[in-house]
Amino acid sequence: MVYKRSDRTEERKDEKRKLIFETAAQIFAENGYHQTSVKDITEKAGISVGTFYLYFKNKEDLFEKLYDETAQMSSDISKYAIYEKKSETVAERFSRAVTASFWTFQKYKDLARIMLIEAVGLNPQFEKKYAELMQRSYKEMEIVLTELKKKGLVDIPDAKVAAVAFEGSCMTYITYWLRTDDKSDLNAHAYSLIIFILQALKVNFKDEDVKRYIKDILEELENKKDRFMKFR
Amino acid sequence: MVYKRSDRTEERKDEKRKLIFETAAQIFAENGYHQTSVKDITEKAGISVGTFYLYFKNKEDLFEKLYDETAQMSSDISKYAIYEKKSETVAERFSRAVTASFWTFQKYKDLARIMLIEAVGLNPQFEKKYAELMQRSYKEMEIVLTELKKKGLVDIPDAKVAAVAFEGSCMTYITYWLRTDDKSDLNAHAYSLIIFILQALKVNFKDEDVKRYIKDILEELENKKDRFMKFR
Amino acid sequence: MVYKRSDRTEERKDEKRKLIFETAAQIFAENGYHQTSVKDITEKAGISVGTFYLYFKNKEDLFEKLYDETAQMSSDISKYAIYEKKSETVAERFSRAVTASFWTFQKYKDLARIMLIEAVGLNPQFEKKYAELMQRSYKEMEIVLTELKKKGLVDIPDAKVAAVAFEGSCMTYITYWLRTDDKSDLNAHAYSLIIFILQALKVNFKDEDVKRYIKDILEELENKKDRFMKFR
Amino acid sequence: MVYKRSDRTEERKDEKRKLIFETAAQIFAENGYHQTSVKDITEKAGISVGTFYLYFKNKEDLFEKLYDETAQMSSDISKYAIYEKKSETVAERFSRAVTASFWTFQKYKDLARIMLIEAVGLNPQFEKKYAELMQRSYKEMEIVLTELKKKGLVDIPDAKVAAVAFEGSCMTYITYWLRTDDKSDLNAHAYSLIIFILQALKVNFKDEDVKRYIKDILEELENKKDRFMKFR
DNA sequence: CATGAATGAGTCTTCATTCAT
DNA sequence: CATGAATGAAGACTCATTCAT
Repeated sequence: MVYKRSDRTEERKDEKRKLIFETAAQIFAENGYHQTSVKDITEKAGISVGTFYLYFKNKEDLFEKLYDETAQMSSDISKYAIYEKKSETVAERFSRAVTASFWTFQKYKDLARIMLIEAVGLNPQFEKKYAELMQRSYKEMEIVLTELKKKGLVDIPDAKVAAVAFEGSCMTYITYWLRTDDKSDLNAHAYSLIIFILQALKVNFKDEDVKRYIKDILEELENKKDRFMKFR
Repeated sequence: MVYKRSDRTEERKDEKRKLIFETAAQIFAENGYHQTSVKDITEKAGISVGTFYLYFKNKEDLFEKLYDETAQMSSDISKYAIYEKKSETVAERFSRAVTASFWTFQKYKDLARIMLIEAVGLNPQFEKKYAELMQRSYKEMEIVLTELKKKGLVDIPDAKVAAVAFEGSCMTYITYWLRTDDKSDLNAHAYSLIIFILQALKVNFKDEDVKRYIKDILEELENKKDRFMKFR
Repeated sequence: MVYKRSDRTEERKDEKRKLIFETAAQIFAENGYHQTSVKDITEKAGISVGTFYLYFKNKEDLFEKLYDETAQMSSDISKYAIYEKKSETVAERFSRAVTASFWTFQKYKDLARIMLIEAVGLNPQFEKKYAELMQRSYKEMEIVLTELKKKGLVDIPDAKVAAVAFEGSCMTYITYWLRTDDKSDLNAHAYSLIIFILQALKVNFKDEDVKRYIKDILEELENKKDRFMKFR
Repeated sequence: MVYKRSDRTEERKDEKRKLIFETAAQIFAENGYHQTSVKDITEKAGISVGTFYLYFKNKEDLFEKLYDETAQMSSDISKYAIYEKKSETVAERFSRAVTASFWTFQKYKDLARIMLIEAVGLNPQFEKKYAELMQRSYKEMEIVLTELKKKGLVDIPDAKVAAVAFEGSCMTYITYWLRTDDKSDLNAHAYSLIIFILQALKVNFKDEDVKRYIKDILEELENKKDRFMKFR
């Protein structure tokens, strides 16, 4: 009996946290971090300011948690795309990875803005965190590329440069795509970008294979949606 | 007599404007736009708040002017690199363009941060301006790539996607480079990135040519420094 | 439980609003609108600046509300004096009206200053509002005088001119009276002014009646004080 | 020779002073004292701020001088109207005085605003000066009325009250008139107001005489314009 | 005499955060 | 747990006045 109540309480707590999370994500995406006041969030969420501070240490803490969770989610999806199914070719591996990014940010447009725009010049403290995350992501890619280079599966003069350029072209294009085109035609956009990247890395691939890889991973992700969606 | 005085006065005004500009650039770069108060700028510049408002309408106006002038300068240098010397090969053209970007942002590290980081999520009004500038830059590149594709000099499925990915990989890498490595070894970094891009576009090139292109444009820019450096 | 708290809270809010109102009225009266800073008001009221902006949009908003409420109160009292008791003679009607003005501004000396002095040349926006209120008041008096002129109860060449001159002599004298004499001897002052006006309008009257009219309305107003006093 | 130059210099000084005076009068009238900056005045006058402070101690000093000179001019005209020609009747005396006020403020609409609107709630120091001037003016009128009352030429219970009410009705009406009607039909307006006042004071008069008095003094003033117009 | 760039105290206003209820 | 009134530090901006040229 006691347990039950506690559980329900826990549940409620989680619900409110989620509510704040999602509301904040939306407002941050609409107006930007600095143009969003705590009151804006609480009013839209239908709670009091006091309650806000019951769930988050402060405004920055909320943003950080939002960022972390988004990053985690994005990373999870990415990991799934790359590791869940042993890719048969390098082209498949990268096709799945890039397409997964498209899918993620399309599904969570608000969060894309938070990850790729708001987080960028927030403040020196957060900057560091952001930079570290980027570093880590570049590093991971660098390791992969170094490995593949050794095996002769990619041909690039510098794995680090290629890693950053890879991620940069991806993120920049997705940002651009979300800003203009209304998330339509994901397939076509992903395809063109993947070709750009595969060519850049001098990976062997066949066009029709790439198209199939994209189709496959998109289907998989749609089916396993619930597994990744922590909120919203 | 009156003329002389007026001239000297005008000169001093220009100098002060420059002083504010450079001071602001530095502090914005260090602490970020929102973490920088007008007082921070004036104190570091050794002037009074009143004087600040004599030269700029407000803080945002200063930032916008800083951004515009940086963008202009960057664009000038880029144009020089591409058009001043009729490039003999596509590889030369892109090598010169990319290297010029490296050179510019290395010379004006503060401003690079302002252009590439601070400007990103500033506020809805500026956001629009920033987006438009990006659009324009992508569009220009798209036109170039479309042309070259017709001539069979590049091989990409979609000129627009390639254009954005090109610029994205460039800017992301330069940002990364400036954040970590202290602008050393520009040559090596530029080289690797150029290869990445030339491969992505399937442009024909020879390694040693690329290296020469880089060396040449860097030399030219160093010689013509004064022509581009509006401030600092 | 929630209700009670909410009620008490509402009550306290009203009290605080009143507190700011009254404090502001006093300081505006003492030092003038432009010489009064928001800090002056909050310090004297013993609240923080933030609290001020919780109750009023800004300094001008406070002034405007103060003005409006004062105008309303003054108008209410005036209406009471004129319409509550069907006056038997024109002399009685005007005696009651003029005396009511004296009584009002004597009771709310601070607000009199705000209505008659501070509001005058405040700023173009408020100027318009002020002018409109005056216009309306003149217009009302003009209608009354036109009516009475038709009935042969007043004798004046131009009802509009008489209306403005009537109000002007009243307000000017009350202002003068408040500035010098410390609100003593209201009866005598009101009497002399009423005679001036009744003569100007060529209204028939008997001295002793006028004296009685004044006495009566003053008594009535003192008894019904609570009905009119919105604050202070 | 030295004299001549000095004279010319003096003349120039006076001219510039006048220029500032007139420009200020106009801007104060348009936008109000507090909404007018020293820069506004100097820019419109085509001089530098420095020059402004060469001729006036500060902004308030300018206003005060403007006020004083206006008051002096108004007083001069008033005195001329009353004393230059020995009035044959009380009605003539007051007709001339009131009409002169109309004429003055019509001629100097800017200054009317400064005298009657801007001066009112300026600041505690000026307030005192303004009050004193009013007192003096009321006092003078009171003396006149007391005299006439003794002689049985006016019939009022209290000379002081009548004096203030007299001035108040006059000034209020002129203010109203200037605000609405574009100074047209001075004759008709003056006539109605004079009747109001003469009736209030129970002065004997004939309508056609009053009309003649008005006509006469207006003619005289137009002819002697140059004698009174210190500026503008 | 004239200039106008420079000054900086003074104001308004916002908003993240706290805490009594 | 929830509330939202209260806080006050912090920041943007203005403008009367000065003074070196």
